Amino acid sequence: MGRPPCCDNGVGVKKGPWTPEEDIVLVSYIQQHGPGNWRSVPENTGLMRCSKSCRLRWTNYLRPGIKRGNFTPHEEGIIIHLQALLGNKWAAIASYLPQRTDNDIKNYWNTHLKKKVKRLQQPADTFQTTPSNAVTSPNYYSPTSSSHHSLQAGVQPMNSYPNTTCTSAPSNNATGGAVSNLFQAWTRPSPAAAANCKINMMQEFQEEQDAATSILCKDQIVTGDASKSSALEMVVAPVMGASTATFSLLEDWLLDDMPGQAMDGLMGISAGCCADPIMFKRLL
DNA sequence: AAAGCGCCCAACCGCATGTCG
DNA sequence: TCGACATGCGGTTGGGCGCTT
Repeated sequence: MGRPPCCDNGVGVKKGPWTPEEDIVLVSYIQQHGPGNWRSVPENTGLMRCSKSCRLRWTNYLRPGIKRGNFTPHEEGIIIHLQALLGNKWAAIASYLPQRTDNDIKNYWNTHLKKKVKRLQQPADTFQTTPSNAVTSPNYYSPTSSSHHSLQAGVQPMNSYPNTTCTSAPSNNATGGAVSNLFQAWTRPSPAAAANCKINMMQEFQEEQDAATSILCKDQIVTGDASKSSALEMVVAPVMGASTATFSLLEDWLLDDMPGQAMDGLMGISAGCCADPIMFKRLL
């Protein structure tokens, strides 16, 4: 099975970092035609990139709504626990963090969380230095923990870009204002869109406060308990073969305002899952 | 000041999966 | 049903950058 790389026959196909000019060309094209049909993108834009590279650049970097910068403890918690449940199914995990790309999550896991988990999987006596009340202490789940690195310089919070509407501006770099302006033009819009934007900003603010009460699943905002359950089961249940009841507890813990609330319930089901709630909570 | 080292992350590679004729 | 093609996904790489010595 498999097939040769799409760029095998590409003579003169450019590789390496994207330039601001290329970003602008790609964003402009997608503005007009929408994402998809990636094969035609290099052909129609003149970009000397393979279709795969264009798709990746869009999905991992240029796509509107991508949140960059540090991961919140709540996001960390979701990643760690879902990784324990699902394994390295980054796309599935990313569906619970719609503002993060699977690549970002994968990188964050490989560079931060994997070490953290490994460290805590050392023999039990390693934990003896941890205060016995640490697990239950409210301060233990702290945004100011050492693992929570500070915002990178120059990376502004999503909502702080002036004159933008509902998308985050591309965060770093060289691409700078030009692409940002394109996004503004694209997303500056109808009153209805402005209303949606306000909703999104409120949601983002909530997430920043670790109080996310809604999730995005498959590009749709899913609200309400029933939909939450469906969304979670869609990803988790087929993999784990677990009952709805089991995952409703996880769901409470992962998605509700108080990350520790359902922990007692999880204690009772840990044997059926590969994740250990106690150890997991130590991470936080 | 500069060399060495390690970390981070954007991007690439190759395989898996989906779709269509 | 089969093969070709398009897209998705996860593992890996390597350049840039910051920190340490």
